Order: sequence, then C-alpha cells, then structure tokens
Amino acid sequence: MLPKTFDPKAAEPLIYARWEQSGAFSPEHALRRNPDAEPFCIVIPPPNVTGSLHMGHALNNTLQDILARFHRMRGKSVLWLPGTDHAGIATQMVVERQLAAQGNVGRRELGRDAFVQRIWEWKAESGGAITQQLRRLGASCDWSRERFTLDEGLSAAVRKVFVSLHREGLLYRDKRLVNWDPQFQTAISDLEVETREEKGLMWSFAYPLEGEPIDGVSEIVIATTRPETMLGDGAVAVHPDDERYRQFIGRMVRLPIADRLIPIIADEYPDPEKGSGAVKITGAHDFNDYQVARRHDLSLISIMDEQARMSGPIPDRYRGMDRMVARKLVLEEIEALGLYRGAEERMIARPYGDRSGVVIEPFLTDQWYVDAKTLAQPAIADVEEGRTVFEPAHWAKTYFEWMRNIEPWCVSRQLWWGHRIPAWFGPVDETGKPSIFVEESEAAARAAAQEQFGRDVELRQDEDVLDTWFSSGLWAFSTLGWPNETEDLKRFYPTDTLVTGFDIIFFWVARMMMLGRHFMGSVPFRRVIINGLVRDEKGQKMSKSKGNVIDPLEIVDALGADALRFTMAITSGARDIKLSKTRIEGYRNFGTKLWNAARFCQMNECAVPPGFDPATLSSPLNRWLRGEVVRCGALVTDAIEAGRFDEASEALYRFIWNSFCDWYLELAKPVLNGPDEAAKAETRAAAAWALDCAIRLLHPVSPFITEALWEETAEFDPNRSGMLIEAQWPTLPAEWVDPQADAEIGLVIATIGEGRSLRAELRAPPSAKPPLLIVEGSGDAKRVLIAAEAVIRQMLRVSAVRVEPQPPAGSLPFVASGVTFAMPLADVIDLKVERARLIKEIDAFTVDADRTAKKLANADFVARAPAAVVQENRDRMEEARASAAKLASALQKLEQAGV
RNA sequence: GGACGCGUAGCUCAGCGGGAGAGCACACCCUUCACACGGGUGGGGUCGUAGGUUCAAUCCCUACCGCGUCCACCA
Repeated sequence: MLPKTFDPKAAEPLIYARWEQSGAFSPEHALRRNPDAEPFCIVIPPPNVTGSLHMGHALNNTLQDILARFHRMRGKSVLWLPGTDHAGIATQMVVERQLAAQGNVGRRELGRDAFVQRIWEWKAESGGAITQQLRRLGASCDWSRERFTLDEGLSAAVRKVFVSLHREGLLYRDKRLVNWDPQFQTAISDLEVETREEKGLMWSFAYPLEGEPIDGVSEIVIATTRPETMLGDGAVAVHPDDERYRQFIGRMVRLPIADRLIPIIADEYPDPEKGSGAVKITGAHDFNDYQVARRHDLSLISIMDEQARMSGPIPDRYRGMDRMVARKLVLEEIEALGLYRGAEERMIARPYGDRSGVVIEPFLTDQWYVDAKTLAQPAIADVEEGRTVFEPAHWAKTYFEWMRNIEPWCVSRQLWWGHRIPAWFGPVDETGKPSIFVEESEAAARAAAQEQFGRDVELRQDEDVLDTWFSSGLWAFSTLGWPNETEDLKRFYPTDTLVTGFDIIFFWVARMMMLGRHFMGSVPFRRVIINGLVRDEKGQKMSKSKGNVIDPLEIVDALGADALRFTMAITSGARDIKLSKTRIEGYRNFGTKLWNAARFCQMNECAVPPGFDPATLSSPLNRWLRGEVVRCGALVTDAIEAGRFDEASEALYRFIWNSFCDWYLELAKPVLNGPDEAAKAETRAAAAWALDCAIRLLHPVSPFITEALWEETAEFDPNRSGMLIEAQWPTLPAEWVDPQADAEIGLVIATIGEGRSLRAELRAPPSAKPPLLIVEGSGDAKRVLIAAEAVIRQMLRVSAVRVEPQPPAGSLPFVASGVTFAMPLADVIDLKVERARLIKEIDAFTVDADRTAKKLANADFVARAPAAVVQENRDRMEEARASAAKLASALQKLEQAGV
C-alpha cells in the first residue's frame, strides 16, 4: 500500500541509486534486450568543472533527460554522454582567487607547474560537485562514459585537430591586433568581449603643422576618447575629398609630447561630417586605425605592455604608468602646451572582458588563428540544407548571420590552464624567422627539426594554451573516442539532438558544426534544441550580486526534483523563463495529486487482471477514459518528438488532473461503491490501466515520483518487470477512441457542469436535493442521462434524474448539450436572482444567434466559406435560438407569477 | 547602424485564418467517505496602434509606437 504522502527528499537518492545499479543509463542495456535497438545519442553541454548547478543547468538537463528517458522507453539504445569542461579562464580565475584568499603567493610566484598542479588538486577534491548535483536532478547520464576536456583522450584529439588544421593551412600564426585582457594578460576572442555604452568625454587636441602655415592655418585638430594613445600616433588621416584639408595632405605635423613628426595622409576612413574631419591614427591601439596603418604602411607603435602600462618609445616620465594615469598627464601637458581645444560629453562604446570585467585593449601580438571563414562554408550549407535543424527554427538565422560574417578565430590564450599548444619554436631558419614545428608530440617536433636542420636543435614549446572552446568544439566526437575508430563513434555519430542555450550558439554550437563537419565529414548533430534563459519572477537575469538567484538544489530539497523538472518542462517554450517559487509549488501539488489518485485506486482495489485487453472495455465511462488516455499519449509522444516539452507536460497535467481525477474518478465512484460486481471489476481494471499509462507517460518529465508509484503499484500491471526507467512507452492505438462514449460522457459532464453552475449562481443551499428533470432532449440523450442517474445524483446533489416534459411551476430551467433540464428549486432560492440569471443567459444566446445570423445573411460567406463552416454556423444559430426560446418562456412564466 | 524576437485576463504565458484559452492571483461556496499541496462556481480581455489582403483577421502583409536580446570599428 502506498504511504500517505511521497517524501521526495528521502526517496529520490534511493531511487537514483537503484537506477544506476540497474544499468539502465547505459546504451548497452537496451542492446541486451534487442541487439538491433536503434541508437539515440545526446552529448551534454559540459558544465565548467568549477561550476555548481544553477537554474540554466536545471532547465537544460531536464530537457535532455526527458529526451533520454523517452527514447529509452521507446526501446532505443540511448547514450546521454556526460562530462565537464576545464573552462580555461574561469577555472584559472577561481584557483587564483582561492590562492589569494588563503594568503598564498600568486600564480606567477608559484610558477606554472606548481600552479597547474594546484588546479588539478582542486579539481580532484571539488571538481565532481556538479556531476553529483546533476544526479540530484535525476539526470540519466551514462556516467561510465563521463569525459573531461583535459582527459588524455580528448587532449590527443585536440593535438590532432590542431596539427591537421595547420597542415591544411586552416590554422596559422599571425601578428595582428587582438583583444587583450590586461588583467588575465591574455588574448581573448571577439566573442569574449562585451561592449558597453558609457558616458565619456571626447577631447580635441591641436597638432602643430610643421613648416609654413597653409592659408594662415598652422595646426590640425583631432578628436579622441583615448588621449594617452596619442603617444603612439603614426599619422593624421583626412578624407581625400575633404576640401578643407586637401593642401595638408603630404605635410607633417609635430606630435606633441612625443615630439615626433608624423604625416598627414589621405584615407577613406575619416568621415568629414564627424568632428574636425581629421583623425589621429594609432595603428597599434585601435582596430580601425590598424586597418588604415596597414593600408599606408605606417609603422605600428606599441606603447603599452601586457598589463596595459605605458611602455615603448615614449618619454621616460610615462614609463610604467597605468594608462588611466597617463591619460590625465597627457591632458595636463597638452593643456600646458596650449594645444587643448575642448572636450565634449558623449556616449562611448567601451570593450570589457566578459570574465575579468576590465577594459580590453587592442594589442599587437603573435597569436594562432583558425581560418573560420573556410570552415564555416560547409557548416552553413549543413543548416541551409537541413542536415542540422534548429528548433525553434528562427535561431538558424542567428547562426547564419554570424557564420556568414565570421572573422578569423584567435585560439591561443596566454594562460596556464588548458591544452598546451602543440607547436615548438626552433632556431632562426634561412628566411630569418624562428622556425616553428607543429606536431602532435615533442618527439615528432624534434624529428621534424632534425630533418630541417640536419642536426639536433634546441626546441621550446609554445607557452600558450588553447581557447577552451577549441576543445569543446570537438566534444561531439572526441567524447566518443575520436581519433580512434571506436564502436561508440561508429554507433553514435552523428549524435541526434543537442540541447543548449542561445547564449552559446556562436561559442559552441557553431564551432562544433565547423569542426564536426570538417573532421567527421558529417554534421555533429541532426537537431539543435535551443532553450530559453531562466530569469527571476520579475524577468531579471539571476545573478549573485542582485541576490535574486533561486538555487535549484534548494528547490530540490524543499519541493523535490520532479516539481522543479515539471516546472522547467512546462515553461520551456518561452524565450525567457520567469521562475517563481509559487509556480514550482503548484507543480509539486500536481505530483501530490497523482499520488493521491493512485492511493485512491489502491483503496478501491483497482488492478489489471491477467490477460486484460483495454479493447474489451464496455462501459461508456471506461471507453471514454480509454479515449482520453489515447489522446493524451498521442499528444505527449508528438510533443516530445517535436521538442515541445511545454505541450507534453501540459497534456499530462490536463489528463491526470482534469480528466482522470476531476471527472473519471468522480464518475467512477458510484460504480466502485455500487453493487454491480462486473461493472466494478471492469472499472477497477480500467482505472489501474489508465494510471499505469499515466505513470509511464509522465516518467520522462517526473521520473522520481513515477518510479516510486511504479514500485508500489504492481497490481496496475501484472506483466511489469524491472524498474519504470526500463519499461516500455505505452502503445495506444487510435481505434481505442470511441466517439459514441465521448458523446455520452460529454453529455453527462456538461449536464453536471451546467447544473452546478445553476445551483452556484442561484446560491441554492448545498443541502437542497431537488430532482433533475429532463424536459426535452433526444431519446439517446434521455437514455444516457437516466443510465447515469447514480453519478448525477451524487455529483450534482440531486435526489433523482427523470424525464418530465411538463415540469412543475417553480422549476428552474437550464440547457446543456442541446438538452433542456429543470430543477424545482423555487422554494430555496431568490427568484429575483433567477430572473436576472435568465435575462443574462437569454441575452448571451441571443447575441450569439444574431451575430451568427448576420454572418449567414452574407451571400459571400455562404458562397465562399467551406460548407462545413457554413453548416457549423447554421447549427450554432439554431441551437442558440432554441436555447434562448426555452429560457425566455421560463422567464415569461416567472414574470407572470409576479417576480 | 544591422539582425532577431516580443507586446493576448491583475501576473506568467499558450493559441497564430472560422466568435479568445490555461495556470497562478482574486471573489463566493464546500469540515462530500484519495487529496485543503483539496473540491465546486464565478468575475475579468475592443488579443499594442493605424492601414491593407480575405466571405472571414488575435492569427497573414505594411507602417508606426513600446519593450528586449544579439551583432557591429565610427574618432
């Protein structure tokens, strides 16, 4: 017998442990039963090893688990492959902070090897936290295949990919301007830069013209938001068509403070409409200027170091100064020189590092770049031609937009935590440049160097590591064993579905598309389901600093994993998911409702007898229930297949709460308490069968409570074996829907509903038990209603149900499904209220009838609308007219009686 | 500047060509033999604005207003 309540906190860990022990999480489980089981594979978006579970994970992993469990129950060999990401910058940052908090020496003092060792230790002690937390959610990952991006296997894949791309000319070393994070002292990619609009000042300076004035003008005015960079100016540019400056082109200005001569050049870049029309060109510190400098072969003057302190060919007093301090000094000195020409407040787009939060500097360095443009072409075609499908489909546009304008991808990072770049620098070669050997191992590099130089030479491995996304870009195949030709790779690549957030379409999805296509020759996944972003109830992004974070584990503790999962599923359709605790409580209540329904069934000895076949059900109520189960099953199945987890969970909610609990069980009570043993037996079987189906259908969304119910309700299906997780998805033939039964039960439901409504509106006391009189209706309707007398009596609180074409005076009429009823309640209600009710009802019917009549009077409508629509309107009008007429005569009688 | 998305009941959202739905909240009723984490009933919307297409528009098209997100080098 079921306990009175379900205690998720106690039950969930035990259930999870049993799932793990059962082996059901592994794809081999299905193969043992059916060697031909079709594969289904999802690779998890690997959370950061540093991470702990947040609502985004809860959402994303709930959806993946629904898919995994659904396909498992449908007999597929399901692999949901879990793992974690080393998350270069993020992890390094965490450990650096930890060192600082413990008062230890910094990473530089500690040294590379010791620092990296330190991170590994940290990972060993707390790195598994997030995978434990995923278990709390109920994630049915195959933990035996868990991977980590810095595993030896995945590292080998990274080296192979790097070397291959290099050999193919798709990966190269280049000196150019990069986004430099002065805090972490590393290059970062465009995507890791967050541009923020801020109020700032734009200053104007005059640069004195060298030599004779032109038409009395002896200076040229430039505007800048970065005064300190003027020390690195290489030119002043003007537009070639700008009449004001035509004669200046080719002349020189003396750069103040730096005291250098720089040329005035003509370039299309300056906009004559903006500012003075003349622009200072600082090629080493501005992306636009860099392009201009390259066009004009200007030298690039770097005046900052890795920490964005002033350095290089600058006056000594600036050396080592922070750039912001230098800015003040430049302003003071310009002013002192009499060259200050004012300042203007305006909005300035300033770049920030998304991890460090500090202002990013364009910085001239040597880095490794991937030729993303070339790799993107086939990956674009894969989506254009539908080999990979985005859901919702509009996300493909976002993908295209970025992929079609993709820039070279800077993949090197000046960090210590990550995959060391497999490149070795040797001595200068015959071209005068240091030789570089890109090989999968040091031995191979050595051999290559030996080959080139004909002797042993000193080699030094590149100090840098790769962008984290370089390794996660391989995730869809490296985790399956690539570059080895493993069974898993053959069996599960391309994977089926990727579930992830839109925030990493560029970072991750696009990179996997490019690298998967390039190295595997086919797409990494056939479908990408993009889920929304979880926000707080006010729609704000959850963040620790705002203090509005809802911790999924606290929710799991308080309300159970199923409540959280159901909430995630049913809200998953939205782009922004606004989460509130009361809503989650509502879905916890839903679980309780199901639990109680199961208890009720057990109390009533519901059970499926051996050899039971739902096709043989005979009572209309049971046949109606069977139809409801079929409809629910179809909705849930179709919705999950379509990635509409919101629709699936809504269908389940409706079926279980409304159809099964509110109507079926209530309608079944008189049978279960009645004397007809045969009917009782059938109802017990039908209820047990329906509940068994419901438990199965709900399992992917709410696995714990359904598994607990399954264990306690063996009588609901005598053929059960094993756990629910490995049970079969219900097979529900569409022929099990019985329109006749639907109509009959529909009439009973409408009668009870309308009758209740009448009683409530007239405030008839609950104790009053009038008979329900059937005044007018078809023979079938009368027969059905008489047959349902027992339930109508109980649910509508009436004394009897009988046909009475001439109801006594004081009977209150109502209409349901075209049948006219009356209840003699005149003595217990206020007839004035009844009069008001009748007027309101008549009015509603009349308005409806008139509107429909008007439509039918339109010849175009009758001629052009489909016949079925026209007929529907005719029926509608007639029924509304008839209902109005019936109630009108009742109103007339009431008024004749003086009310 | 470009792209994408969103404006439907007090709140959160579904619906996306044939007279608007759900959950929560609200009001009233119910100590009914599974469940008060419950049962019943009800109020509440000119579906952002203006045009257009259509027999028919919340749904399709256009413009506008408002909100959001992403991308972008404007000094």
